[in-house]
Amino acid sequence: MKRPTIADIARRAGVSKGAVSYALNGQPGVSDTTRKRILAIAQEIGFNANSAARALSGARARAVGLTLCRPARILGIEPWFMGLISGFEAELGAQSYALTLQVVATPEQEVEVYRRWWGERRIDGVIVTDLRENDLRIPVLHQLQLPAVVIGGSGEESPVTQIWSDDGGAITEAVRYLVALGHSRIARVSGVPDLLHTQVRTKAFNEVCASLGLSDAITVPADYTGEEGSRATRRLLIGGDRPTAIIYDNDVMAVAGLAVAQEMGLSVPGDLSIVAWDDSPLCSLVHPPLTALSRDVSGYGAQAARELLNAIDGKKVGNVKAQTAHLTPRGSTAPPRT
Amino acid sequence: MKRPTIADIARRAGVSKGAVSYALNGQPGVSDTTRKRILAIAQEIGFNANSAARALSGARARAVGLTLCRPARILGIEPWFMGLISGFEAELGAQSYALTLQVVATPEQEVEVYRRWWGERRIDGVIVTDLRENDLRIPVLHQLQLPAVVIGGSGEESPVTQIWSDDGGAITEAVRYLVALGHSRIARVSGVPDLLHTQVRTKAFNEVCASLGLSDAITVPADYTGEEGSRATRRLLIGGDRPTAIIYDNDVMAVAGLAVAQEMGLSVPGDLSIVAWDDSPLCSLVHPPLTALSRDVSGYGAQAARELLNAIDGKKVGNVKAQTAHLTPRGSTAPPRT
DNA sequence: CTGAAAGCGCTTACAG
DNA sequence: CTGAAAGCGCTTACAG
Repeated sequence: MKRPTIADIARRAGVSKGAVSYALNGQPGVSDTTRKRILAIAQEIGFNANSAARALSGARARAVGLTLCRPARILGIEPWFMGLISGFEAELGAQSYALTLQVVATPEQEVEVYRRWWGERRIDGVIVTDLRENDLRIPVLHQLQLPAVVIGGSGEESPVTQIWSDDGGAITEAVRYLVALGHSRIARVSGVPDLLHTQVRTKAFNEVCASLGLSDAITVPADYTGEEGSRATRRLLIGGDRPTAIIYDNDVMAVAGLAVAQEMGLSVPGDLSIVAWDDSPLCSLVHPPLTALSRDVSGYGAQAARELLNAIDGKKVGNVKAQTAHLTPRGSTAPPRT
Repeated sequence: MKRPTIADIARRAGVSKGAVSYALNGQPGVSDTTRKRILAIAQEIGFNANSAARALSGARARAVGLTLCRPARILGIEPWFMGLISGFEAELGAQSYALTLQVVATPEQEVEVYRRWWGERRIDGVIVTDLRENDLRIPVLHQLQLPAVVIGGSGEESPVTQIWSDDGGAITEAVRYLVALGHSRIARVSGVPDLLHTQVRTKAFNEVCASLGLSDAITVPADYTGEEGSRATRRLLIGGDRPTAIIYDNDVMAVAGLAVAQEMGLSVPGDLSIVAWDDSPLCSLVHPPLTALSRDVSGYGAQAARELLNAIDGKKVGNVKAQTAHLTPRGSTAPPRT
């Protein structure tokens, strides 16, 4: 009933606890035959090293932390986080690292969680999302010397490793595609304006629209929720000179926008074309299925986890550029009906 | 730079480490004045007790485990898990318990994770979802003496504490409501047939339909994904005597079903009424918004976490009945067009 | 009320 | 290649 320790193995194998430790961890210091004997015994009695004892003797906690900073009502249907989590796991599981999760309400609270986790030595590093301008978390991470990887930066120089993707390039592709279809009044419903990648997208959107001579290009800020997506869409469609195409900064708002169009009796894509950022099964779930800017979210997560494990191992890691999102055309985009 | 320990506090306060421990943990054994002094110092230097050391000296790991057994593509848009997780956190965070997450592919793998976590003493208990008939996880949990709470049982006697809800009652309410609207051909697209709560729902659905004299009541099994939800819906709508109302076992399949109806040129609710199980923002996101069987998922999660913490504390806990889901009528249900 | 000490189960120099 | 021992940072009886 009592869970076995290395002392039990040592006794049964007739060796010291040190020898057992070396054998189990693949360290030199034991002969091949004793190693095999020890491993066989460990296997037989179902031994798992006490993680607290390992952590205490200077080894790692073998856990990384992730905080989720979203109101509960949006967390549930935002496919993004779960995709990311799947990706982390694929990488962490292989190295038997655990993932510790905490839901927080504000960035301040998030910083507190980092301090506590690190103080408790509960985790060896953290994955940080939703980077903002002058993000208050960055100096804290730096000061704590807490290994971290930031997702969603702009790729600029930073004291903390970033995984970033060329969102500007992706949105430029989307706009060019819509223009090629014949659209000239293109609007955008953005995510939270504070977020760095929102700013990158907004800048690129404005630039490409200006360069293509689209004077009506307008961005309405929202917050990724369906409610705000609906509100922003209504605002855009109510006007006299309404856009013939809208690009949304996430899939949830795009689905909400589609519902608003249907509710107003507009046909999609006849009267309105819709492009969603972040392709998830949600986009294929609705009718018509949504044209989306796709990327491999869980691959992105796996990459982040890999870099974090490197950072934890003390390897110097620089910023990493992930795959750029690419356009996946589906039924929600077409030439505008004239 | 070095993270402070109780020895640092003891030195600064001029007391023993034991005294510091008592003070920090609210144990008797120190005078009120020294306690206050010690707490002030701890506060000042930002002390957090090393979780490994605490765990090793017999205290708890102060973490609970949750495994997610779903393919990645569905995990992301199934609001259910995130709602549950939010609920856990509300309860766990208050007691500064951490939540450790692991994505698994099969129940066998899940059992391995439990064994490892428990062997490593990484967690103090687990929350188990998706209970099946003769579930292979139950005897293992029992054998390991691993504190656990199971979500989604049928409320029957069990060696492991269950949180369950009266799904039979809820589906009966939904069927009666549809019949009251004038429907007589009611179908159902169910979740995975192995799951215990699917069986409970199917049994209740069959019973209420029989008692109301609905001979056409049919259940098509699916797996909670949008793909299967679409497939099942097409199968139901293709026939000559197609149903005028469909009840879905989750919101994702219901949204997919709505898209299929639209794609086939059927009007919802005119030609087809739709009821979704599990009300999430997803149901309000589409047009028309979906009538749903609502329940407080995150409250459900909080309740589960509370029971688990009780079980960890050695308190004897019996099965707990959670709130029954109730019908929230929205635009997707109406009298059938004749 | 307080101090000194053992012990949790590992890892890792340090001698043989 | 192997053994004996110290130490990680706490908690908790056990004496005073």
